[in-house]
Amino acid sequence: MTINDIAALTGVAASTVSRALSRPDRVNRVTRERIQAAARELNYVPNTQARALSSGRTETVALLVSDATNPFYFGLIRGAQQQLRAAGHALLLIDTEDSAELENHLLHKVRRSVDGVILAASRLPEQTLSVIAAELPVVTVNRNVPRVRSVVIDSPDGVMQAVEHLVSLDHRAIAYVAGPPSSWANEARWRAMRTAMARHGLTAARVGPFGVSRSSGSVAADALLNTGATAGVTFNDLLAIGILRRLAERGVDVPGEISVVGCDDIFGADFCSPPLTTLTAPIEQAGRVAVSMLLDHLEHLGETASRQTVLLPTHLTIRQSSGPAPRR
Amino acid sequence: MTINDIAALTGVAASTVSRALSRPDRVNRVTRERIQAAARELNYVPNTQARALSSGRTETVALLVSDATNPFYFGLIRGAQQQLRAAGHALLLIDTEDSAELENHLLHKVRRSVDGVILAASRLPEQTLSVIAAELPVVTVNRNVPRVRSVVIDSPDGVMQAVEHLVSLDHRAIAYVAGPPSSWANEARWRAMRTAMARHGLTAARVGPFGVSRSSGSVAADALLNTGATAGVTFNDLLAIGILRRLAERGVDVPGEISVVGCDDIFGADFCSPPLTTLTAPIEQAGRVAVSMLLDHLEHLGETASRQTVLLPTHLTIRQSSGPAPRR
DNA sequence: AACCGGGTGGCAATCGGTTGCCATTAATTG
DNA sequence: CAATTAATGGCAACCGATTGCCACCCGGTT
Repeated sequence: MTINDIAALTGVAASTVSRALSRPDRVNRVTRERIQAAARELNYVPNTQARALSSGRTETVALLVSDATNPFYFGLIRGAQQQLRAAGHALLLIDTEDSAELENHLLHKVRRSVDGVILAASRLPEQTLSVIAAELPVVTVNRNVPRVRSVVIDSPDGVMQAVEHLVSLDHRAIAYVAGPPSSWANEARWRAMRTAMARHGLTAARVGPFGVSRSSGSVAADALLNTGATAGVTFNDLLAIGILRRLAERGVDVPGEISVVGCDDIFGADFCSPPLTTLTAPIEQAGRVAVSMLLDHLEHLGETASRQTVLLPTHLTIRQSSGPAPRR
Repeated sequence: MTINDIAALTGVAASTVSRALSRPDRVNRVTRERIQAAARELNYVPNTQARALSSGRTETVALLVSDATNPFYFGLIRGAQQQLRAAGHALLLIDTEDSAELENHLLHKVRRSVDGVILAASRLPEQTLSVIAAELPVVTVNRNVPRVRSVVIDSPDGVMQAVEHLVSLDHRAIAYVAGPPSSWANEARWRAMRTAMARHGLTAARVGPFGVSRSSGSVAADALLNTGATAGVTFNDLLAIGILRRLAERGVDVPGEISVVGCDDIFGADFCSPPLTTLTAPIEQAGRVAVSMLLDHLEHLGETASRQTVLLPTHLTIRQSSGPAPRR
């Protein structure tokens, strides 16, 4: 079922069919309706590749995540997917396996097959990212690079809330459990933490970096205990959940002996044991907003962008993994 | 950077470049190497759309899931993604939002843009599915339809293991907490449950259907208690986790007063409270196998399939949500 | 009557590859 | 040495749309 079949059937040229379908005002009403009726009847679906080839638009957006198993991305994927569907676009999901080279490689590979890309937690150096953004519409998530539009979840602000929370519970020795060094968010959180601590005349300890998986949680837990801190703020929930598990294994009471605060509020944070105090991030919304920004950008390619960066607020959700500092 | 640029640069025809790159044995070694070198140097990436248009192959596979938020699918997506990457193919992720019409519609829409599709938990009637499978390479997951190849996770067998487990702990009144009626797996599990129970001269109760979300767990928990059963086997872990939560809320001791067994062993099943006894399903493997079958099928399109269905074994993972039946 | 301009629709080039067919050349064989 | 065959590379048609350009028709002006 091609545009030619419809053309033959309705006795017009293929070009007219094309116009009737994609630029309805360019063709006479009766002709148009006849064509549209035929198209509907034959259940015509335009060939995406052919259209892409001539028009350059693929109606597809790639979402690059560093690791598809990380529950953080679940929400992001979901949000992006929703918004894309609403706009009639397709979602190409790409897992960069946490490697900058692979990310770069795959990006090059799909460059021509998508209208734009959303980079969630890109591991690419700022330089490379700028170059790519110049030749392909890009929106980053949780990564801020000059001249690249982005949606960032304001976890630094959340980290401050977390510090206030812990300090108010008389914690004085608080450690940051760091994630991957290549993560922009990781550094942002650490900076926020130091700033917040400094306000109270305190100094944050730091352990890590650790991988973001539950298994790294064991190592992280032990390292955290070694700092002598009475509370730990972790890079993300996955790590926090791993830590909780290890602490339980070692018989360390949470929050009796040590408090743990996570980040992101992923699936599971509310039903692990004890339920995790964490920074609730509007992840799904981030996915939706990222897509909106990208599509918006695509529609007004020439124009200067209205907003380059959207900052989404977070808030601390207090559950049972944080409590008063132990009395020594 | 097109094939023509390379042709011009190396002084051969475009067709030769094309061959040098995709059918290396059709061109002389020295010519080929010259072309390949030029391609590498210019960082040439073939245009997917153009290639698809003429060859019909898109090197893209669609994965349809009924709900991208369901953690069950994340393993599947991950597995599929891995295997596809290895084969140099791309993954188009499609969320059918649990609607058969939408599933059918989207399927038609992408039909021409992909080499094949993997249907995870299809809601389509058997009839429709057959039709689609006839015009497009299809592999289903957890769904068995004649003449459509599939990978199914043998949870029925697992359910039997679960029943044995519970019966050995002196449970006599066991209920099945059902999922969506449109789910093939749901019915398969229920049948297995009845059979297994019958072997011991027992009859299984059944409650439901319930939606597969944690919130449906509350309703399900109450319904489960009403049956007077001392143990419940649930359609999936999401539901089970919701039930555990509700039971905790109501002060019902698990497994003291009632045992709960889930299905799938999704992310979170091991750290909820109490950790969930569940049927561990090789989800990621299912994703990989589904892709392998599909790609294999694509390579030997004309030939008759070797295996139409792959059955993956499951096993019961006993954690703390199941225990001896309460003495009455 | 000659002219003008907007509304329609066709022609043909184009996007970037793929592939069947054929011509040329080189190698093998009787 | 002639003849058959295999290897190699070019030509051109095609895949299915999109789009710039032009021709035509028609009503309205002057």
